[in-house]
Amino acid sequence: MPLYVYNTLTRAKEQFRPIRPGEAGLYTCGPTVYNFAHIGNLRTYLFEDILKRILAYNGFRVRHVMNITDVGHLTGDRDMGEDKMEKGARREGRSAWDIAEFYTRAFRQDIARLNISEPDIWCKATDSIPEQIELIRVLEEKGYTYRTRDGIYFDTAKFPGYARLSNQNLDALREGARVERNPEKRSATDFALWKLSPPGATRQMEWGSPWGVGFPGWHIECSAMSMKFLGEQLDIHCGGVDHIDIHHTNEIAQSEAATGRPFFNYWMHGAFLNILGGKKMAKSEENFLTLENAFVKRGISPLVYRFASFQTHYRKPMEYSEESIQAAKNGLEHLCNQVREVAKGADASSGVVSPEFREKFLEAVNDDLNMPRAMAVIQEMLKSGLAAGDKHATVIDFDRVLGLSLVQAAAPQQLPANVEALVEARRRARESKDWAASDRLRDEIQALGYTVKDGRDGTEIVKR
RNA sequence: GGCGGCAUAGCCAAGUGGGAAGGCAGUGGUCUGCAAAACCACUAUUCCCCGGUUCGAAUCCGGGUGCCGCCUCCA
Repeated sequence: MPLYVYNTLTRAKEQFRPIRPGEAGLYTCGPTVYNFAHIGNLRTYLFEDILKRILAYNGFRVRHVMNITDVGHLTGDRDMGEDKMEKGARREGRSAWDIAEFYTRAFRQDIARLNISEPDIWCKATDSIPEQIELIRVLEEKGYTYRTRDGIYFDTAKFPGYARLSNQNLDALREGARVERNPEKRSATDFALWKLSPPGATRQMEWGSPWGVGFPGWHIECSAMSMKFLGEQLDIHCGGVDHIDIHHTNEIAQSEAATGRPFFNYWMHGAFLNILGGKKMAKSEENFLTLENAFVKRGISPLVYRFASFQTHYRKPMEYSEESIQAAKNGLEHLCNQVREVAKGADASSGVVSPEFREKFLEAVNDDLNMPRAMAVIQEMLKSGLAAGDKHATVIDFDRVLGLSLVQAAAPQQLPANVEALVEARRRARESKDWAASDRLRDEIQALGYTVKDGRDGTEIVKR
């Protein structure tokens, strides 16, 4: 069954056809490591992880590259020489390099907690400075650049079809620009390829170049590194919707101008997470929630957030609220319980994946990653007349896409000695019909994070 | 001002011409000493509003209203 994805470039769902049959080159814009990722940022990485898993589920061999932006990223055109990394360093009294290292580690911990699989290649912008310089040099040679006092700029007027991805009307855009223009820029859409260090000042991060000491503009790193690590295999490029108009538009312009060939074939963008009356989550707003403070610290599994993200299609804004997280928490717990139930059957290990439901599941996920529909298929399957063992095998197969560690959820657990003792004491209390003691012991066991289930076949204890 | 997106039950949310998925919450039942969990059943005559096309519209067309994003660093 073919895989269809929505391509921002054509504004339509298209069948995914990779450059090399059976393989898929994937480049996803990574974090700027000057602060913790918030859960809105993480929604995009969850979407990309699902895409990657679906590609693999369809049999494609995926090569995934993610960059770490550890330099540049100017806070504004007039903020000469000031960028997020150096600003973060000043804020925390550490070197820019330490900041990058620290937040890179924090980011990797976040995605690990969300069961987001690591890219095959992590690449730091600062590890590919020569390639970025080379790309700028080529652009200069071909006449796409010009120099101002503060750097080397890309002349967007020289690149026909500049607005192809964003579909913007450039004339109108110019009129409506809210920000004071850099007077040396020929056009509002022109962007820096190389920024020169301010005269007399020494930055923590700066490099020599044919144009003087400085640092790369933000956009050039993704162009340079995607080509460096993906080679010819420029299949899919992902990011958040906010990158359509500027970052990705600029990547396409500079890359295609330099090579004279099409850059990526498919561009996919994840929608925002909204919070507090439908507003997007942003580092500058009051609504900055991290995985740590919204989940881990409150004893809620980060996988609850992963599960929650499946309830909304990736191209639609997702509502975040306490209620939605509670719903996801209950929903995930229920799913784990369901999986545990079907794993119980004697034929659990000999079950086979249901071709019928696999087909339905594939149909959902291959329709532009329709996870809400895929989740409905799972419920339909679990409630069908399939044998328990087959249900188990099928849901575990689906978990290759879901990434909810359902095998572990269903695995039998060894109870700690203290819990075991309480269970035994309760068993004796129940034998002598001492319900008060039984109930008290049940409360104690549950307080330790276990669910107590009394059924026809005795008592069962399950970790929550 | 330009460009783009969204509006479906108490909440979250699929569905883009002919049966209103699914989850959470809720209600009833089975099980249980009682619960919980699990399981079964029920829960939108109707899809923001108005008009049109059609035998038939949540879905197409026109108009309106509301919300959001990007155009400034941003997932």
